[in-house]
Amino acid sequence: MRRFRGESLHKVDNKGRVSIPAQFRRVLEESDPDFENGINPSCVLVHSQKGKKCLEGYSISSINEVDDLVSNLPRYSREREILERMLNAQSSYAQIDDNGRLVLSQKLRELINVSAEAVFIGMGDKFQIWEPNSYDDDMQKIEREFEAYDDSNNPFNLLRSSSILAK
Amino acid sequence: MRRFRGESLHKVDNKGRVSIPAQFRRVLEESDPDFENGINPSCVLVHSQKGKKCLEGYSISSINEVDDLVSNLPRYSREREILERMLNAQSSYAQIDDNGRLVLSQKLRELINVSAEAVFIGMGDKFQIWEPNSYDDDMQKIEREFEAYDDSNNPFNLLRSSSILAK
DNA sequence: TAAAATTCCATGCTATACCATATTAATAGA
DNA sequence: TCTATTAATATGGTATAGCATGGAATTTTA
Repeated sequence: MRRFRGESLHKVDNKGRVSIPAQFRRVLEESDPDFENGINPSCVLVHSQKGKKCLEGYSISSINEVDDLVSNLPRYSREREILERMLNAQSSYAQIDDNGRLVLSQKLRELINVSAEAVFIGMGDKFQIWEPNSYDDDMQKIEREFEAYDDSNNPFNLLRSSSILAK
Repeated sequence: MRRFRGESLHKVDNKGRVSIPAQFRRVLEESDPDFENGINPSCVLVHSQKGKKCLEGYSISSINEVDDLVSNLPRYSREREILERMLNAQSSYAQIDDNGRLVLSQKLRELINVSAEAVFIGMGDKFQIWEPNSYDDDMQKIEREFEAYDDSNNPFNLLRSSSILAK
């Protein structure tokens, strides 16, 4: 599976149109069955996380993965209702146009405080969209947090293959 | 399967007519076999839930799924009788008109306290219709509830694929 | 036959489809 | 290897179709 990688800056016009990095498009194309039928691929933008001023973009296959997990929870259970609200109510489809762009509605732009520019951040099976300065702040925050770890509890320790089996 | 996503606000006129968000219509069209024969798609509006001041709209395919679950319960069992009452007696078909609207009867509007406006909330394979202020209250309630979870029992934990196998 | 419900028509507005272009990246050929 | 040619991006502008909504006409029903 191809992954979303890297950072890239793009202009946002006054209609909210913004180009998706070409590499990200490759990932979206790969995971949207529509694309094989000559239809432009789509993604799902989630804006639930309050306090976090970014949008999260999911490819069709990765959002399906998440949704399937939710759908397997008992219908009408409280947990499922909460997750539907956080994930489905706070999200929208966005189809890529013929020029490789998507449209961020006024509402979405306000949520993440974006006007003329936005950065796209690769996050593996999803990506994020930030207002450039907000992203810098967030990145610094993460770097400081990372440096504060000592060797014994460094997050990279979790990456030893055995630690997965140990769960 | 396309899902109901996002929130959107619509006017309700004094005849109870209200536009369904265009994206929701796409979902309904996809799941109603009638649509292929040029007939406007329908949905099923359920208004049973006690205490919950909203309507729940199901696509034809998702209401079938729910009905099948009920049909699998033993005939004449008390539970089945109760569910038939909650889901079938307390519900109605609503066909979308040529302008993309449906009509909320006086009775339905009173049930959810709707007059001039209503919000449509995407919930995956169903959607909800709320009076705007009631929805805000409900959403706040859910957010507070969500924040009250600690890391160990956060609903998002249920989304790790392993957690399903563990059940 | 009056009231209610449904269908039909009209319109401002917005999202999106379409077209154009400058810039960069990829490719091929000498 | 350098350059000519092509292709693919990123971005802006404009036209158009579809959407949300209001009102009138027609049918239904009580």
